[in-house]
Amino acid sequence: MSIPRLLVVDDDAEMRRMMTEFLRKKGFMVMTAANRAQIVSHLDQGRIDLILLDVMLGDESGVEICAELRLERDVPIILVSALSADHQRMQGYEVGADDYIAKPFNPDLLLARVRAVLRRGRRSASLAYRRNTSIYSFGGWTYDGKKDIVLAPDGFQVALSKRETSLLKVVLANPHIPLTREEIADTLDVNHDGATQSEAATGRAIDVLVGRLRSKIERNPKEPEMLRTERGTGYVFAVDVVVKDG
Amino acid sequence: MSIPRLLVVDDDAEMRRMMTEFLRKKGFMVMTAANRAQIVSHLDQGRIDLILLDVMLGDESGVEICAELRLERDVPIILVSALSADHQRMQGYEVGADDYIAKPFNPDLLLARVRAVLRRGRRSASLAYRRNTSIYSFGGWTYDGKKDIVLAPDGFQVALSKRETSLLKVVLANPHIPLTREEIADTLDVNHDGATQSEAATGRAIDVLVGRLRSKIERNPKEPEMLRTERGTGYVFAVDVVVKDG
DNA sequence: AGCCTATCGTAACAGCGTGTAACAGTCCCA
DNA sequence: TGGGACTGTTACACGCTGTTACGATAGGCT
Repeated sequence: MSIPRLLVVDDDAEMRRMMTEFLRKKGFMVMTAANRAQIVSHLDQGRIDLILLDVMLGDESGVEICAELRLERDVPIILVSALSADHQRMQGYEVGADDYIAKPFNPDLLLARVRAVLRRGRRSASLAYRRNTSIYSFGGWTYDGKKDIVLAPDGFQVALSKRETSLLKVVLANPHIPLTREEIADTLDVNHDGATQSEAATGRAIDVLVGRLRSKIERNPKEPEMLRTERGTGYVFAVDVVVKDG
Repeated sequence: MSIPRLLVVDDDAEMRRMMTEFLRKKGFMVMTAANRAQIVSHLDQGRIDLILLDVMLGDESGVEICAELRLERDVPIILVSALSADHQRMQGYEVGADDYIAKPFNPDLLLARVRAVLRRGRRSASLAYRRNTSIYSFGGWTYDGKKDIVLAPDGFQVALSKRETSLLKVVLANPHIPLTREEIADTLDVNHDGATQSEAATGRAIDVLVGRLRSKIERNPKEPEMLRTERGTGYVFAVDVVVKDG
């Protein structure tokens, strides 16, 4: 991949300047836009690898723009906003943003997010970042991404918590691939909780979460057949997954 | 996954030789290249799982080559360089390298990085990740690589630990061939790349491991019929093995 | 044959990674 | 505002793995 091309969108010129300067120093190629028309213009002109989009764009809603862009093109988007309320955050994700960061932000954090999103895009590692309405079948089970429900082989619905569902989505998106706890935690965090702490995946949260999911979807949780432990590494979803796009 | 294929790129022949020798000992298949043309040639000829690319390639810039390779193909790259300044490192990342290591490097560190990148790389599913799904039959016993289980002649399943299973796979792959402890240890480590195992199998780990496996699969562990000791050399799997590809 | 030494087998132990029950904090909703 | 669902933390138990130590043994040597 050559130098990544970023598009910084903000109606505040000073903010544009600061972000641009910082990101250029870090080696990215940075373009700017102040409104919807300029965004479209840039997208038409040439490749853009990632958009950093301010949520408040004058009287336009960045969230709406985000949704529209998503519909038309497959450009990764990081939403930037001064509003850090959870409510706002959620809105961003539902609209299809790949990540969310609150102003004022720590430059290093921004950098980390940018790289993470770019890297993800390159690998198309995870479905979990897009709202997806696909239906997954695995070992008799079904996960319906549209209704967000899980059906056991016998057809009965199993109630998973939000976090358990997220974990399931992550492993469904990466069958047969060993995932470290850190990878899982990062993905889960970005998925749901744009919370600013990307570090400090301190304890055994993932272990416990895995245990809880196992207790609901494994026939014999003591000897997992699907979500297996890869000692010294992490976990693997060791079952074939069939995805039916919805 | 079959044996990973690495491409070592360095214009210094001595450095190529050292790295190649070390990595081959660790069980990788290693090819070498000294310039851009040779890299391309190797990439065209066959599958390459990972490139170890020197940053200073005579008068060419490894960084540039890295960027170009990234554009055209999705080969993981580890940049190797004598320049350890942070600035340089950053450049490497932004250009798309998967990791960066400074010369002179600790061999174990190199190994750890290589394994980490290979493990990560597997998630670009198009590539060579393939489970070993063969079924091995030996002296009435069965090892099912698909389900990763071992069946005794009486049909009952025998529980082997992960390490014991690995050892079994190694000797099954080399029936009637005397294996030294070092060969076994190296192969075991490569098999489970991703785990940053400690190197330099100091002690008698293999002996003990062999003993444990024997206690589970030999009729009379005191007088092994299958996994025999080759005094002064190592161990031999002295039974015919029939492999049925799956 | 008898001795000597390198080599091997393995029990015992220690360290680490993982499973999980119990607890505590948070969020949400009536 | 209280209660229940959800989630992370902690602590303990346990299995896996490598190390160590000691005894057994093979094979060479005199």
